[in-house]
Amino acid sequence: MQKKRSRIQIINQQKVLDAGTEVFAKYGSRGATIDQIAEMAGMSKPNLLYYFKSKKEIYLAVLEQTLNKWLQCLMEWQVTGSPEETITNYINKKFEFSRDHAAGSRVFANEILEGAPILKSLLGEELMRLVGEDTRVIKGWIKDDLIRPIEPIHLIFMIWAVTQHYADFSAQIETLTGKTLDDEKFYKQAKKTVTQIILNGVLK
Amino acid sequence: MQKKRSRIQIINQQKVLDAGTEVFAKYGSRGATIDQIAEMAGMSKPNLLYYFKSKKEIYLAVLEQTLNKWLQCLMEWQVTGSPEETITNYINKKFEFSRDHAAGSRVFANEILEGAPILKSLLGEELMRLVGEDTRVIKGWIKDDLIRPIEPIHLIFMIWAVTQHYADFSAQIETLTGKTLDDEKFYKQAKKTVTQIILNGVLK
Amino acid sequence: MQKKRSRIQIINQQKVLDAGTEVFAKYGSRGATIDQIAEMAGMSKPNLLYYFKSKKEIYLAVLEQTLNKWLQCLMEWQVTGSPEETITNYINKKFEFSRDHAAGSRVFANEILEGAPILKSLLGEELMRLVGEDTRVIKGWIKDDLIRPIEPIHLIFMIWAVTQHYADFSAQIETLTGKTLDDEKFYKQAKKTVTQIILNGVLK
Amino acid sequence: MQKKRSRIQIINQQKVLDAGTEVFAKYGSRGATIDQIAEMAGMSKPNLLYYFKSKKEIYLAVLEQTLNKWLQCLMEWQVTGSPEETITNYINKKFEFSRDHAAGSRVFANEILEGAPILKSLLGEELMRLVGEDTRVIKGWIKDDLIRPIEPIHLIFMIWAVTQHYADFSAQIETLTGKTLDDEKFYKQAKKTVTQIILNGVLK
DNA sequence: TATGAATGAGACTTCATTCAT
DNA sequence: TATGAATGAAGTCTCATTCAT
Repeated sequence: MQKKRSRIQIINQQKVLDAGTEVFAKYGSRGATIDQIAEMAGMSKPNLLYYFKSKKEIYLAVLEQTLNKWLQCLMEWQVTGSPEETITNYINKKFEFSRDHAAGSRVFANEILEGAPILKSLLGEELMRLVGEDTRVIKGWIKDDLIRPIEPIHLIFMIWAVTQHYADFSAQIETLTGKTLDDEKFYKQAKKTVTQIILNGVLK
Repeated sequence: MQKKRSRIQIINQQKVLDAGTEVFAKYGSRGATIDQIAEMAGMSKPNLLYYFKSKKEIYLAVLEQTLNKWLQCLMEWQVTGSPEETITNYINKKFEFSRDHAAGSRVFANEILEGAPILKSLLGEELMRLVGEDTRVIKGWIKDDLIRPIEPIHLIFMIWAVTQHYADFSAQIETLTGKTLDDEKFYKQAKKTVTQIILNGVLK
Repeated sequence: MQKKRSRIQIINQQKVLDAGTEVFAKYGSRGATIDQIAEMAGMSKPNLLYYFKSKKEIYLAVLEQTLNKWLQCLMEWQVTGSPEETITNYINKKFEFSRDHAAGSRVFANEILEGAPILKSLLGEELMRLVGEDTRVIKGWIKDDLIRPIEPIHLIFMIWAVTQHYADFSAQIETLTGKTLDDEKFYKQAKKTVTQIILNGVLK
Repeated sequence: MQKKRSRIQIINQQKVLDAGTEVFAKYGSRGATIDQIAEMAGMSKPNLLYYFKSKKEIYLAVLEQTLNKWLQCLMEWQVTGSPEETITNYINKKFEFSRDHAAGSRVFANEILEGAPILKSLLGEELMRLVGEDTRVIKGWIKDDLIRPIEPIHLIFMIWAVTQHYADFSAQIETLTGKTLDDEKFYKQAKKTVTQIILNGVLK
């Protein structure tokens, strides 16, 4: 039985989720405090806890929301044509996610650094399935002699690693370059360079 | 006047640093607790605080120790010859660091996720200098027509991202593959694939 | 923007200040514990810390409140007429303060015994100004041949010393006489004797 | 059975007592820490605890030592002749004690502020006897019409209060005058003024 | 006699959570 | 729905004291 949610409820829950995402992104599920989230959400602590019963519940909701966005991102991707097209498209999608959901990406990073206790169960199976599919596609390309014979899983990790890096390590990137993915020119340059190297790296 | 450190002091301080590295790697500077570190170090909390006056002090010492190892890693790298040789060597070194200092790498990751408040001041200048040098070398290669014309900084980020990924996201990698870099065969395979793709990606 | 203080807030903060005054009076800023203050204030420790963020903050507030009362005491005093009248009035005021704010007086005593680290900055200038004025008045009296030629500053110290003594050393006084300033007869007797001796001591 | 004390033992115990006096003078029996005492005594904490089994024991020894000096001070005083002579002598002795044992005086002050739990039992009887004697002497003077009819106990308190004030509140006095009793000229001036006022205050 | 090492008790403070309104 | 007030649990850190050498 789905509880009916009033308009204000939806708005405030989203406020909490957004604030929670920012704070969990910085300090992880343990380091984050409800106070910080409440302040960032612009509401009192007890009021926040009126919408989410506990810190854990907020965390789960944040993880879930980010997860949904992430899965949506992956699902928008399709094996549409040539490896070149497909890989380019895949990198594009991942870069977009890093730019549009940088904080969410960092929440994931923190969760994984903590050993992924929640994520493991939330998306273990699902992710293995997705990765399995990707692996099969890449293996097909190799068999068809469309790309070099590389170990598919590491190509996937490479793409994940690089694209997430721009979100997760943006503090470091900003220190070194003064830019983040919010800078359109920098964004395009990063995407272009990465795509270029990977395509040249795998295409025959 | 440097205080003399007895044998047991050195041993226990190292015990604390090792335990601290593990715990900070998982939970970050805020999420980690002295209790956890003490337990992992096999000593009582007050005894631990006999060696390091505060949690912050442990954290700083951990960061510094990891930093030194990391800088040592980077400094062992030399522009020895061809781009191929040099890049291969660089990737090798970084992979080695990820395998041998996975926890340290994760401490860094956490620190950067928190906005790198300490690291920024600890290695801001130093890192910019190092990256500046690397950038210049790569630009030289491009000018000499030895590699494709790519934006150097993103190549550097790529290599960092990928190699660190194996350390920082090992929980995820383990879930998906059942392996970590401790598995010699997996380690070699990862290194080989990554090196291959990047070399082919940049060499003419 | 001054935060509005609700009725209960004012009451509870005053409860804490009163309890704090008692405890700091006995044990000083270091020896006093939040537990004692909380218990005496009849509230839980975290609740107390809801009103004052730290022990230091309580201490500062106690000092400040006592200071204000003390300054008010000094300011109610006026050079109204003859030395006799004026000195009598001054001693009266000080005795009143010792009786009505014995604990506060002891907080001051403790603070000064600790070296007055806070008080010095809180009232350094102010007190010097006040003492300067008093000194000038006394010197005027001497010049006008109204009182004996004594060193004014020591007369001031004498009055302070004696009047505060009844508050600060009341434990000793009680042991020896079985009385405190709360005993009206004893109070009057003390005030009368002290006034008598000092007046006869300085008047021509 | 008195334990034999070696030369070094005597020296070190005195070091601890001296350091303890300084520290207890500032922070009272509760606020003082063994660390502070040990550092000021120039020895390690365990070594200090080799000479005194506990903090309480140090405190008791400090109190006792100061007490002995104080009693000695009082006993050197004799009713030698006229009230003038006797009172002058008494004030002299007390001023001397304040100058030579300022820290000890402050230890007493702290102890009394804490309610004198130890002192009460250590010198309750003794002090009452002494004060009783003094009172009788003064009453004799009054009966013999040598001094004005004042309440003796308050004269005694006055002298105690004033002389101790210079030791106990020296921090305040130093702020206001820039001097302490260590300044010979200031010392004499204070003693002279106080003596003058009190003598004129009580003599016929 | 001296000290580095260790620890239990306790003090300060934070934080998730609940209560009352 | 909102919030000021309250609290138990937990975390950081200090301190008196003991142990081992």
